[in-house]
Amino acid sequence: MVDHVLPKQAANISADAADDEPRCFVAKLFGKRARNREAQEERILTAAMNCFIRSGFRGASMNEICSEAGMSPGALYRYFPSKEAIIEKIAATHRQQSAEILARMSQSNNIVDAITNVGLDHVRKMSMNDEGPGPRDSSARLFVEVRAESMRNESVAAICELHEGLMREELLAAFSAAKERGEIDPVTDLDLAVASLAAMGEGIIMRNFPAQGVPLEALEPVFRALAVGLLRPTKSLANK
Amino acid sequence: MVDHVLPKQAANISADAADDEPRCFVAKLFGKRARNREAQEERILTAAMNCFIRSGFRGASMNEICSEAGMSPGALYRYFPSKEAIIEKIAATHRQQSAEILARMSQSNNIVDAITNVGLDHVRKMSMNDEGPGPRDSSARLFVEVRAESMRNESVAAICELHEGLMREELLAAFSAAKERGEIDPVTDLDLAVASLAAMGEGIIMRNFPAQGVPLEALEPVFRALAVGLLRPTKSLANK
DNA sequence: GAAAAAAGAGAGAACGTTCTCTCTCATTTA
DNA sequence: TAAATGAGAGAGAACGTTCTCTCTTTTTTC
Repeated sequence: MVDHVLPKQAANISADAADDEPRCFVAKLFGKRARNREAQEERILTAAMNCFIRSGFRGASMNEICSEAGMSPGALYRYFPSKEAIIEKIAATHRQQSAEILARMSQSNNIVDAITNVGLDHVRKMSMNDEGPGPRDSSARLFVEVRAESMRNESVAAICELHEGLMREELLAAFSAAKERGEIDPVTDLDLAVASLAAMGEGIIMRNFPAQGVPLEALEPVFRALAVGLLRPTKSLANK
Repeated sequence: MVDHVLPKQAANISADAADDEPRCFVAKLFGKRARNREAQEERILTAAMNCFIRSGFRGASMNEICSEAGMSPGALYRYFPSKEAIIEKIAATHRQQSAEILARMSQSNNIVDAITNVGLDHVRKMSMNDEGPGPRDSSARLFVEVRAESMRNESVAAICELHEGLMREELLAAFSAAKERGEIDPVTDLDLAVASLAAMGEGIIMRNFPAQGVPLEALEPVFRALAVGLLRPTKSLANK
């Protein structure tokens, strides 16, 4: 009884190949093939993102994505099992980027600065694409799309809830710490403050002010005002 | 004796209406026919709205809408020339309802109350459907859908811009009046205040807090804080 | 190391389904 | 009876996905 079928491509560790890359120690996971696969997946995701921003999740067809990626359907489907899978991946990446920005809450000295800086960071990030700022293909559009999709697509909803739960925790921790430091009005309902701050911040982000000619600096006092209004910080922080 | 084949046009409203109008004066425009047409259009729009909330503009098919309306495609297309026309009509109605709420800004005595009341009205309206409050089929979902659609559909974008222009005007007028009455900090940038207040308000509305267990009254101080933070009103108004 | 075999990657036609919308014809209304 | 109304089949296009086939790269065998 030998597994004559299974162990097919045992790792060839020693010398062979001799292509462009210095060939490797651990064969399979980090080989040329694996790297190529990652690059292709990235190519598809970038193309899909552009299409989704342009036409929406439902509006963009697989053919559109294939064209944008310069790839045939047969090739594309080798990397993703379905359109749904691409949507989920893109939604997850997008929401995770937001969560990462939120995770920088603790870098500021006080709670008002923290909210202001994170808010501005968020708007900045969302109004840019990889090449630079731009109105047409900003990530804020994708945000609205993800929100809409999460309202009727259960797996996208779960993805959103996951990351947004993290964000709420992050905010709540920062608020609690500030409260204990005596920075904010002790009667403030922190849970409500977290929820409404997040909601209002999303509203600002979705509007994509930088793409409409409102410079980022102009939003600084807006976030500050929002923080001050919601948390009623002690005088020293409330100075504009 | 049963008409075994046709429960067909029983749903026609003139069947139970039992004929009230003296038919002759201004026959065509206000006659039974015209009223029936309006009723049918309404029936279609209601059905379409439910479908769009459930499945999104693109996700809902015309067959789905026909089923929901209890109507054949042939019948439905007698009242609307295309799916696009239905989408536009629903988007327009939805945005107009928002504009109507905003038009009540001048009913409050001071600017902070005005913002608070209008904000609460808006959330209340958006978290309800015609039959009552409900999380599943709330109009807030439709709002997100309209926003997403307006980003890639030019005519929906124009519809949104029309009503939102009115809303901004309404807000700006209220802010200006308050500024002249000396209610708010004279250095406040009113245009920016209008835009950011609208954006943040939308954020709150989209989250549909009442549907998630946050009572409407809890949002009252949130809107108040937002108004106070943004406009820095004179002391007498800023009291919580 | 060369030859043989297997696996991977991709192109593009084609599949079955679903889409929006139209056409025909029957029924109801005035 | 003429006009309005509606049901429902279905046309034609577009959809997401799969299939078949070719070409290249990697692994195994001798």
